[in-house]
Amino acid sequence: MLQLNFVRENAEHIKKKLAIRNFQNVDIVDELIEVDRLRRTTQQKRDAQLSESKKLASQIGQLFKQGKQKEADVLKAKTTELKESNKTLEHQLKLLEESVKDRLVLLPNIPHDSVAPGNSDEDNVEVKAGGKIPKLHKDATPHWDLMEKYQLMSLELGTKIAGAGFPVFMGKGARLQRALVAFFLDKATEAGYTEYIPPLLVNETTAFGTGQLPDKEGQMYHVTGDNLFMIPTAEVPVTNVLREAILRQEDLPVKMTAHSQCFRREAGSYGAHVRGLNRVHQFEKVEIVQVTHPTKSYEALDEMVAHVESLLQDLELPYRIMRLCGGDLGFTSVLTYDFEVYSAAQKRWLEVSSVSNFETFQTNRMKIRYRDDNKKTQLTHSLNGSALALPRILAALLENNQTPKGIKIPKALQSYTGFEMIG
RNA sequence: GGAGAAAUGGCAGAGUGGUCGAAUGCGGUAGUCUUGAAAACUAUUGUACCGUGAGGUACCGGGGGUUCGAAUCCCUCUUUCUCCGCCA
Repeated sequence: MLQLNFVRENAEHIKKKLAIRNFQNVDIVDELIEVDRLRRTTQQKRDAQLSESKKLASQIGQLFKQGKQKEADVLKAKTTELKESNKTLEHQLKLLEESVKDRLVLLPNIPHDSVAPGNSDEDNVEVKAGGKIPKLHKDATPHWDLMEKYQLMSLELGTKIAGAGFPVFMGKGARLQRALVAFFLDKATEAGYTEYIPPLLVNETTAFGTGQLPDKEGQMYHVTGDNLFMIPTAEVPVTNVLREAILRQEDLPVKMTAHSQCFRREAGSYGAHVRGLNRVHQFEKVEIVQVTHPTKSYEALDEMVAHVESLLQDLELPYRIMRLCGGDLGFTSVLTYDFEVYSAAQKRWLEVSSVSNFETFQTNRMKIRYRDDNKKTQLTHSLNGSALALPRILAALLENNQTPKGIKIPKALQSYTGFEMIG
């Protein structure tokens, strides 16, 4: 959520910047400013009138004490009139406040200056690439075949138990996942992130805080009986750990990490590109989150990008880093780098991580603040990134490391898996 | 799930329906004293909205109500604690 003051003072700039996202509904900005103007004048009226009522009430109190019943009754009659109009003003103000918020919530974040215009992922800009694309033997197959061949995972079983898109892992497939999770968590901890195990179901306030509500309601599983949402990423509960907090400057940056199952409805995405592990409803991910001083958030972003990059290097996977264009940028993000890994049998780049700076967009919703040198509260910046999401990493590992004799496990993982080969 | 008790500022803990945004203690900050520290003393110490400012307004778990006036009375929801039941 953008800061109201900022919108008020930078309306034209905002409209221009939102065009980079192809955001159509720019009239909201003008509406917002108008509704806010009304809200402020209404508050002024309300405050003045309440102030009047309060004064009268305390005068009445004095008169009663002095036993001046009649004079008190005169004033009483006066306040009764005021009361009615107070109620109306109060009601109007409430409506206007809601109206401001309803509009504010519809505005996406302002893209960073480095974000290029564009419509889709085809306009994303490659900023870096690394690793070697492997040459596969002639009988090489995609991961879904490999998983079946070596009995690592079953989609049929998942369908029987839950439905399409809920994979069941077993044997070395399950072990490999556990190894990856442990490896990623160890790396994050080494990098200074504190590990959390958060709830996997969250309430509406929490889902609103990170921006899943109202924008992406349809993407989350909703447990209607208790009105809870299953988390699409650990970012949601972990960032909300700090909701309403006023941090000390010396405690910044706050660095948190968590492994969790992630649940996504993925409504409307079907087809050849979602085969196997490319897109599933439940998957595991290790997330890193930072809450920083506003002047330090881009430093933190670079640090997080470097962290994710080092993971891919450790896993010896060919990768490229993409700066998302305006059209592909998430609703809440100012600047996002996507990491893609080359999955050699599918001959496709798969997105395995997304690292974003939200600046104050989330922290404004969650009121995550710090106290500055003048002891004034200021909003912090928040960032997060996947480090990493497992299914596609698994897909690429299996495909890229397959040999006629079996699948080789990268060195960095061997102490976690306890085996060097699946075969 | 059943019965009871409670919810006040960073924490602890007062609070009679009428200057209560709220006593007091601890903690925090600044200062005095000290070579330094501790102790002691003094002052200060919530958040947000509106206003150029003076200042105004809201907030004592959430929502609603009674009243000229509510932290204080009523209704309701939520949470926590204790006891019972169930259970990994």
